[in-house]
Amino acid sequence: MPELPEVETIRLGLTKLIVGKTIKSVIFDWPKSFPNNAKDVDNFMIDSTISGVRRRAKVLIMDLSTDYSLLTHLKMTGQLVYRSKNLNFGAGHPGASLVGQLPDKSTRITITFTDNAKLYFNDQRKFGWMKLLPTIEIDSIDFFKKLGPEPLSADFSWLTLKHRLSRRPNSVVKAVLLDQSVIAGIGNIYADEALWGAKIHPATPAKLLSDFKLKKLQAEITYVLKLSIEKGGSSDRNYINAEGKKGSYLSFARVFRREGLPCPRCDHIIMKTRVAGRGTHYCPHCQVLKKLGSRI
DNA sequence: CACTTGACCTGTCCGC
DNA sequence: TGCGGACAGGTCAAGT
Repeated sequence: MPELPEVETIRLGLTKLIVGKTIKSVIFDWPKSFPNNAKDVDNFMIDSTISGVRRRAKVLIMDLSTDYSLLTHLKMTGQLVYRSKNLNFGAGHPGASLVGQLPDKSTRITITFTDNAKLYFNDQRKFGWMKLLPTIEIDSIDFFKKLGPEPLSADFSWLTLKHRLSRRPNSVVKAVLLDQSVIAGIGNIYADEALWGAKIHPATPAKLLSDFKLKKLQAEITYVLKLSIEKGGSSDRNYINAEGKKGSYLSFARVFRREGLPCPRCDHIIMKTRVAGRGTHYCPHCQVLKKLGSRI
């Protein structure tokens, strides 16, 4: 599920909803979703106040007043949904969000605040996780140490992109964009969207990209990520924001999930294939695969 | 070493 | 209606 824009949308929502709230209790029962034990929770979560909500790559970081932080990776189907004390309407109610009454069968963790508002971590496929660890240690855990730069940071230029892609010159460009150690935060949706925007075939070896194409690609990465944040992210299946609402980016998508439809640029039919082990959407007319020995 | 493929899970959709 | 298989937005470990 969530890539950079979806996690950022949740971050923006949670910043308004839970910063300043104090945790009263935590319920969790699936160790892979939350490996910490009850003692950690008692010592570092209960009675702590949420001091801020940050994001790095696709990970959401809730900082606590105990100098511990609660990290969340939503992987494919994770959701973080907030409910105030009086807003837990079931489906069908005028105030209902897209998930009904919570908790439900995919709820892995429930955090209750002192005002009886709740934050639910739902995750159908159980790939996602929450972890509690000292704030000061975040940057030294393996996952964070390996991460590449944030594509929306002010100093992420096309030269940065060129430099990062040169770490995996022989891989196809889509695989490299999905590699979080090269660039942090891009996933399957925005890789396809940015490659379409730059008119690059997803299976092009990274080293064949000209400086002209790299400039285009960097501009397109920035464009699709920013546009998606503006639209509240992409709701392909499971994604909802902290208030339980869908994002609308997919109504603006040019190729993702549009196989069989005309390319908005040239009217040729958009194809879906498999590149780097992932479902991949592209226009065979304006994203032409160049062979080794040529530069595009 | 660089790169690709399967595994982790559950749910849904599609063809027979 | 039931059943098997493919597929789903991410990341590792284990392969080649």
